[in-house]
Amino acid sequence: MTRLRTRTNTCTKLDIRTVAERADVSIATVSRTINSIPTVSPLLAERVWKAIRELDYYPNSQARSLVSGRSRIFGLIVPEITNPFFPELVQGFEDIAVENGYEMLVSSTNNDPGRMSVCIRRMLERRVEGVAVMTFGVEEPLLQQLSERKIPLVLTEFLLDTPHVSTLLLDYKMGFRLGVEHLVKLGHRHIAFISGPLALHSARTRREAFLASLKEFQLPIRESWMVEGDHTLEAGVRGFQALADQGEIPTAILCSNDMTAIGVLKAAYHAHVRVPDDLSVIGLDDIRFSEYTLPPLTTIRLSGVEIAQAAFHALQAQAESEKGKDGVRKYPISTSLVVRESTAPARTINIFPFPR
Amino acid sequence: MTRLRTRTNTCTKLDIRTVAERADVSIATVSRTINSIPTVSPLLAERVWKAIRELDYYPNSQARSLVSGRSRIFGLIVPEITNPFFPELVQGFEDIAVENGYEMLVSSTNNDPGRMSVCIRRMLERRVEGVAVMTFGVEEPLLQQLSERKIPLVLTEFLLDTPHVSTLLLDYKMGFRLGVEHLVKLGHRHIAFISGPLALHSARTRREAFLASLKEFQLPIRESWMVEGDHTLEAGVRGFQALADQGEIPTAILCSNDMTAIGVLKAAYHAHVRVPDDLSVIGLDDIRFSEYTLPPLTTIRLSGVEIAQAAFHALQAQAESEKGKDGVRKYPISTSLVVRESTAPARTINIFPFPR
DNA sequence: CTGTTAGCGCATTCAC
DNA sequence: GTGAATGCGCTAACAG
Repeated sequence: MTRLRTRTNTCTKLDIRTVAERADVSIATVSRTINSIPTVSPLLAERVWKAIRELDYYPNSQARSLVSGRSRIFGLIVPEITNPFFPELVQGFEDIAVENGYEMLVSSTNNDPGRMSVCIRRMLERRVEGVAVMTFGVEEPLLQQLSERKIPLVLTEFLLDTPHVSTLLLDYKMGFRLGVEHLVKLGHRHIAFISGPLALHSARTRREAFLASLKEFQLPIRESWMVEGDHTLEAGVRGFQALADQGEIPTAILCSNDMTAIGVLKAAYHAHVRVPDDLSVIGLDDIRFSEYTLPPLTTIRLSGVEIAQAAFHALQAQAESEKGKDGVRKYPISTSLVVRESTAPARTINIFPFPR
Repeated sequence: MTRLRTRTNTCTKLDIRTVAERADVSIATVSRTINSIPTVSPLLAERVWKAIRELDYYPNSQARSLVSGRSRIFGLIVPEITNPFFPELVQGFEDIAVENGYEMLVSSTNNDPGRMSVCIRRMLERRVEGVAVMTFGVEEPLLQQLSERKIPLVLTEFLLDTPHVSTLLLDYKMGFRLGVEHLVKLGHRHIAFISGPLALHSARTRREAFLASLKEFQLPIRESWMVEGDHTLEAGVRGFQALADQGEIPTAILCSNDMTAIGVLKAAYHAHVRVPDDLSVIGLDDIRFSEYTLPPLTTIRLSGVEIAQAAFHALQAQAESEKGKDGVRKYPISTSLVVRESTAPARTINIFPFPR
């Protein structure tokens, strides 16, 4: 490295002044160069970049934020990063944020209001310029704190109808419609549903979208086939058992998310119920693993990356909008059906045993 | 909320001065109160806290960082957050960091040096006080940038023998010893190994730990049973097939990580090789899913949370150590064996067919 | 086009 | 114990 020779051997701290001295310009010129202000003459700019390279200088983002009033940080709040749907979303958000010169501050709440509260404090202290709240069932009052301070927000599903709040419209309706239609075409008429925790707004929305599809295809709605879970694999296991305990049996089970569906797969296997021969199963999310379950899971796809990108764009539009319009918008997020091997034609007469 | 009434209705910006005015003290006193400096009188402190509460004030962490020279941010670099081993680690790190008043800056590199490079720039610009590099096979030269600036580092496995670098000692030796011993006790003598990409240091280390155990138990080492994978599920599938293509067959397969093992489970299923009756399989990591595979996976457990906590403590020890000792240490991370249902006694004579 | 200057919000000397 | 003053590293006015 030539750097070791060229760098001033005094171990003095490395700031914009050091660069200015070395390039023999003012600190303003260094600042302008770094920020690509076009009025800097190419000659000086080159000298500055050279000095920056030789010194291996990196501007202090805290100082920049402080004076510019812009932190260039977006917060991302997810319910739990250990839920396999979210890592992809987080990764997608990081990618697009960094690509656009923003930093990402992730935080997971585990659906615990207490954690949500400290989470919001962190966002506030770091002066984020916007927050994407992906926690499908959020505590509104806490969000008020953000909203009151005019911090751009982007939410999924329901909309806090306040300024500075954009919304991602996840098209569950379409998703479930595709799922139910797929089953109907396979001859299924008895479809059960394992929901998420109905305390969560998103879980209710999914459930309703399912019911709407049932109606659309004029299928029977039976309360006892609507079982409540909690979006975990275990819930799928329990849900299957609850269904198996009943007398009359559905030929297909639709689940509120993939983890639940995978639980159903597991429980069915142990009960010697063959999927898809005896029972069709559909999930929602399309997490990576769904491709590799036995059998591979047919599922309603919701792209974490797509959500992340829409969320980022929503935030950016608000953060960088000129005064006048606030950049608030609604962003439709599409769903699609991924047909794999957990669905098959319904048996004409549903008399298979459901041993426990 | 009484806040709306009590807050001065001017929409002026909310800073330490606002609080000082309202509490009728100097900004120095506010600062001291916030930082719990003991010399402030209880009376004033109470007034200050009251004002803070009423105004709903949060100190600007960028300003604090700038003046104090301490960002209270630790970086966390992981290879890919979509690898199911890491979300748990990230969550663990976030938990302990926040608990101790630090912020976490996560970033994933996808094992791409280019990304690693921007990743390091981000850490430098945000002036992190330390970086945990969990990317099992890291590019040393890039880390030099951190090391040169005396930024505390904590690495896994191999040690950059420079100052300011702590090391997590993952006890693969013990882990594989337990795994092999378990198989030996079940009567296995023909054990294959599917490694990670041998370009990665960690993959080599695991492979060597496996070989050492083989030697210890005086089991035959056969080159053709050491197949190279890449730590993905697909690698497990391919690895199984590579093994199946050979004439003589192992009775057990040990894998460099759980994803690989799960791939083996899948491939075996499709090849009508029964696990564990015909073939025993062991993984490494103990990701959540391993508990739910068919059959549930016996695996060598490596706790992401434990690693995260050790990494945090290493960083904290360095960041907060008094001048003199630099707080550098080595932290042993234990492994253990989780016996589930993918391992069983070896067939006395290994003649089962290995159809493709 | 470039340099000088004045803060950004806060912690931390110093006097009192 | 408390307050006034200084400056952290940088950007944005403003002059030139």
